[in-house]
Amino acid sequence: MEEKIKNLIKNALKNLGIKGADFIVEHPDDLKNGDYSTNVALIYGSILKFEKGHPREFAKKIKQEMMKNLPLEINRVEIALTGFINFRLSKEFFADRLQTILKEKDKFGKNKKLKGQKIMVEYTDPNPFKEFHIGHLMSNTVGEVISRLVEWNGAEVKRANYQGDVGIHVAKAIWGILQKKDQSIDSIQSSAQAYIQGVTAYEENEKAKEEIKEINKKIYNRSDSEINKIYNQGKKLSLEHFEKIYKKLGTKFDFYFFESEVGDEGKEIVEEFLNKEVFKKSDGAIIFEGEKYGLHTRVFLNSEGLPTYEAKELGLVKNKYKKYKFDTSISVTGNEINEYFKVLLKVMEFVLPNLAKKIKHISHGMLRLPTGKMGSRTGNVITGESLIQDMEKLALDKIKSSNREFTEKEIKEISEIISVGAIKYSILKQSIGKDIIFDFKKSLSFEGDSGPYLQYSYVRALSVTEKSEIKSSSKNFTNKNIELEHLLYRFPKVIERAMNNYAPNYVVTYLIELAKSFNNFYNNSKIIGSPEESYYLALTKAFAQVLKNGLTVLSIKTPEKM
RNA sequence: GUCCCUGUAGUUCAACGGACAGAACAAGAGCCUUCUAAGCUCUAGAUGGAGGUUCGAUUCCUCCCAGGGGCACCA
Repeated sequence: MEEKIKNLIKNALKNLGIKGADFIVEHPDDLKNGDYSTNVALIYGSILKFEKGHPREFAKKIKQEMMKNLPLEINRVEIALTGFINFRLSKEFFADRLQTILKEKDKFGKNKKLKGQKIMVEYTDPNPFKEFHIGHLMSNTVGEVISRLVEWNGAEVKRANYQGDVGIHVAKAIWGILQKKDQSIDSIQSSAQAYIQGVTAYEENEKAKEEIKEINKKIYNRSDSEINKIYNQGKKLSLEHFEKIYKKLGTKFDFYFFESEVGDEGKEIVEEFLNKEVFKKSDGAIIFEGEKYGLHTRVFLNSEGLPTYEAKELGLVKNKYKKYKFDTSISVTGNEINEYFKVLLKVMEFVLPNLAKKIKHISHGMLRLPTGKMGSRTGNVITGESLIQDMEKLALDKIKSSNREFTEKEIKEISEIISVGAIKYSILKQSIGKDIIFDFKKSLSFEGDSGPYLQYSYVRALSVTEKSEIKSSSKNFTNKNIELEHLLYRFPKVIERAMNNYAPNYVVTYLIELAKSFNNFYNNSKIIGSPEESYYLALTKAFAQVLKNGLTVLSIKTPEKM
């Protein structure tokens, strides 16, 4: 449709003897400005300085030309005071799109823009021996939606999770475990506690610091059988724990990468390029001098000869490509590592030039507590699990206070769907790079601009369609102006735009507007029993379908009841 | 100090260089003997400051102010 309008304008310009095509055709923010609008008159009106000089005069000329062969889908063309030309679509067009939605069902909104592309998305990246905190929850939520957006745009997607199973943080945790009487761990909590103990000792106690460094080496070499035993036990415990959380969140990874598996390869790459003007020795460590490129200087191999995060990342990229010949590899991380990632990309241009071009970094903001920075080092963390649990409790109370009857099983399912939905929504509703000041009471709501609002709207729509006795049809459309019609057909465009900008919040904003529009319709028009029942039903079904598809992209589940 | 990011109603967030800057929560006034009130309708309320580019700036540029993050062997 957009193309049709563009061509219409181009032809009109051509007939007026004007070249160039720098104008925009878009959906206006405000529905009262029509379904599509163009700024063509504003641009050319002022540049060409028409006799009267006003964009409106020019707009009238363009309109005259366009009216000569107006497509059937366009009902009216209007010129706004400001000079915008607004197009209003016909009832026939809306009815036709409604039919498409009901026919395509779960596929409505998908496109093939990225067909044939193989894309790997890496996200979540929690570290064994440490807590899965709300930062990981954020990375998981964002990464999963990016994956789904890429899928909806036609690409083949593999999900990857990269986990830090070696490094000084693990050594700290194991040191803490060794201080315990039984020298073993039975839960993820005790492992995290041991880690905090190790962190404190590392900073305050010189002897412990040396011991931890020693343990770190032993973990790398796997030279100490006792440490290996604790290590294996702790790692297994952590990974099983994470897996439970992924299940709840709706993520299924295709590949798991571990730092322990990529370190050697990273080290080899660094050593290979040591004397080729890429890396340099300095104070016993091997570094990359980023200052030449306006970046930071980073250590790749420390003075112990062990690879740091940066070197491991080089090995990781190579490993990823070995497993999956991707066209693009997207890494989703918190924005605190933005600067490091720039250094990495620069280094990759030298050492892995073919892969460097395929790497994309998307960073999201951090979850911050009103009290200050959250850190597992200080123990000042909210775990992903406890957050979900607290939310479930709230959802449970809310369900029980309603008058509806549910079985125990239903209550459990619904409260989980709603609480996870509320959390995800609060992460996705704002633009991706911004920090979230996380306040349990304020950030997570069941009302208004929230996940449960969308879920509730869906359930409501379902409930109506189930009660009707007659068949829905998009044939007998009415002449009444229903806002919902103007929004439903836009969904595919929203998905496309969200993908192009890696902006899940575009989907969120659209869905809220859509649901609001439906709720307004619902409150103002009786659906069942109205003379327009069959068409209203079609509208309601189409709404439920589009909302469900949108929530699916956002990885938010839709309950059948609530 | 330096680099990057962010400053929008009381609060939490929107706004693909365009039309009177949108919501939600909180505040106030209404709507359930009618399809699920986790809902709907109405009222009040905002672009940190100063310049610049543009027909047009919350959006781009410069400076200032405020907050956050990064800046060598953690990730």
